[in-house]
Amino acid sequence: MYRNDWLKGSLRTIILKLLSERPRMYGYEITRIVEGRSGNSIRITEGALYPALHKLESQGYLLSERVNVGKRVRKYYSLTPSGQAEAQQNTEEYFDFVRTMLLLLSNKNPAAT
Amino acid sequence: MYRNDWLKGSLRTIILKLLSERPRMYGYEITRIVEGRSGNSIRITEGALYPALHKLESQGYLLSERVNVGKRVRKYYSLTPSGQAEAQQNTEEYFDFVRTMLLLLSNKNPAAT
DNA sequence: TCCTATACATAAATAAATTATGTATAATTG
DNA sequence: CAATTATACATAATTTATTTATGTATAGGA
Repeated sequence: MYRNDWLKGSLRTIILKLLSERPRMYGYEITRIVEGRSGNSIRITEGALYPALHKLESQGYLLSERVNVGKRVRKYYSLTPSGQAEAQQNTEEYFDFVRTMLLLLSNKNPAAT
Repeated sequence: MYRNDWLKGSLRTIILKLLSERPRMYGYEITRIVEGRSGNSIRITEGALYPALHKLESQGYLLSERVNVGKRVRKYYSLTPSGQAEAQQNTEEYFDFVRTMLLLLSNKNPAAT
């Protein structure tokens, strides 16, 4: 688990990217996938996840559908066309940001400013 | 310029890493270096920078020294031994975090969870 | 002379997270 | 079979790092 707050601001990016890989996902599923792929080093809290999903939906990037599973209800989310475009652009931009950060933090030669 | 909030939480990391490369730096200098190395894509605002520096100092990671330059005053910061250890560990952990994020966001095969 | 750059600082507002709490069903384990 | 853990949603209160705005002051260039 990363103590630090590096994850802040990237939850939106994670949600959009994961949804771009599959036709639909539900909240709890997202937390499982993230934990799995990150080897438990990234854990999304519910208090962050659900408001983030609601916001993306209210902004028109996601749409939701309630599905009964036994006596429980799952809320599946999928990307709208606008969400698909945003997901793709956002992911690319994130990679670009990471490249920049690595450049910034990898400089071994201070003389090069 | 990255609109998004990916930078949130990494200002501390940036400060510690840059200071680990040089014996000392002052605040304004840090903003210049970051802009330079990032090709103007990362810009640190003063309202974030100075409180961050003060906090790191209050936590014992930095120490400061005021230096007169003409009639103006620069406040140079340097890493304490504890700050050096923290800088090194923090930077390594950040790289690890980035690796994890890239893994998480690079998956092309949803079946692999 | 005026604008921009340098150089610090802080206060108010914003926004995204954490923490805590709540509800309820399903499955597992002792 | 009882108790715990997992599944599955949600929201309210709090925290905290940021942005935005404001302030002060010197230096340099157009």
